[in-house]
Amino acid sequence: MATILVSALRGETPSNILIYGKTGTGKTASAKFVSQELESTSQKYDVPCEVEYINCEVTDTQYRVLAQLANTFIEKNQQVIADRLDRLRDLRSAADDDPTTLSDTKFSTVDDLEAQIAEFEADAEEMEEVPMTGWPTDRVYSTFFEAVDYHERVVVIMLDEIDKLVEKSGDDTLYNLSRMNSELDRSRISIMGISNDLKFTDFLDPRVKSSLGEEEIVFPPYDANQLRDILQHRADISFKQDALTDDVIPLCAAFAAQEHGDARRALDLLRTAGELAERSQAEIVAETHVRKAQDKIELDRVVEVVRTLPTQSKIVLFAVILLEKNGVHNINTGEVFNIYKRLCEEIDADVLTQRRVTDLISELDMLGIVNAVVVSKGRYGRTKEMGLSVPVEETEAVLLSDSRLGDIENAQPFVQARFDN
DNA sequence: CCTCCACCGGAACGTGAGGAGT
DNA sequence: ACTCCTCACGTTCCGGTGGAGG
Repeated sequence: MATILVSALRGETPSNILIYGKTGTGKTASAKFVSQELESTSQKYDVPCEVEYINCEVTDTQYRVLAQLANTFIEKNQQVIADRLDRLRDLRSAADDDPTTLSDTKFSTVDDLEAQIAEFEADAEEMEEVPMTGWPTDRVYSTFFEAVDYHERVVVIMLDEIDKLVEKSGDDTLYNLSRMNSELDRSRISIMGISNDLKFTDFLDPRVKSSLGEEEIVFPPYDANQLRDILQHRADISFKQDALTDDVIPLCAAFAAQEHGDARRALDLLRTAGELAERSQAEIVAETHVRKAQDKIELDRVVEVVRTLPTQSKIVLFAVILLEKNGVHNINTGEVFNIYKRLCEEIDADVLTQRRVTDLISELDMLGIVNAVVVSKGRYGRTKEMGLSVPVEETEAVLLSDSRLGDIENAQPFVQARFDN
């Protein structure tokens, strides 16, 4: 990355870079580090070079990306102008005292100086911040354009999670940005895209694809050994000596390596294990704490997923839980749908069709909350058989904490009714 | 070997919310 | 304030199907 970006220090345009890699492989961290180095080095050698970081998961439309860029550059320009004005005004007052001071500068007369000051003041006046909404996109675009081109510099735009941007608002933004260079007079722009998805360029316009992917860097997932090194390094800083038993770090590394080498996950695991050990007032962190941490993280994930489920999905899931609690195994769609209908009537919710409910069940399956298999029972039809793949009690508690499902006091009668029928 | 259950899952369409453009 | 467009969520309709039991 650094070898590609150094050309910025020579005032050339660096190639556009695309960085691929799964979550937790250090893409963002590396990119941010390199850009920091780049900016500080450029300051040392007095080469105007700036890096702008944008997280496209947060800023996910063309308008917002452009507006954010435009505004940061406008702000920077105003800073630059303010600095220049300060210096000129100092010069001005010095010239009033002693007109000869001007002879060292490019201004031959006080009038020249004043003209320059007036010009800068006009520039500052002209720069208008882009509002959060309301402008046509092309106006935002040209504002950004002028802001960047206000003085000479090399700009690296870092688009994190670029795949999200393309997914949500198409490749227009990238297309516009990538062809800006041909129209800029003073400045140069280079784009650095960071993507989780290796295949996201498939959806791009071929022109964008080729200009954006001038250089491609792939971050492979960490293997267990590398994870161990990372963990060891952090553990040395954050834990007292001998606070960890020998198998803690290898175990964390192994768990995380199974989850496609996510370093963030590995560090979470180690931290959670430490917290659990602390809470149970253990002297040292042992293997059991890591296993508990693994369970806890998994449970937290499930709780979060279940909590944010749409109401209809929650009702369906609740139906599955009721059946499961009554010792029904190999629950099939028909049973779920019957209970679901009763639940809906009880809490006064819309009743969806069975067709839709099967889709909801499939979604729950994809989320790993239930697991459903299509089986044929010969004469007795063909259906999805499913079972819960998360802890019953905890999940039920999460569901009942929903304001709409909380009304269901004692739901046993629903399942009983099924057997009576 | 055939039948027929009880649902699966694709296709086309309807609807309302929210964003973009004017 | 308006239209147009997209998108998620649902519905209706319906052809498809694995295999127990006749």
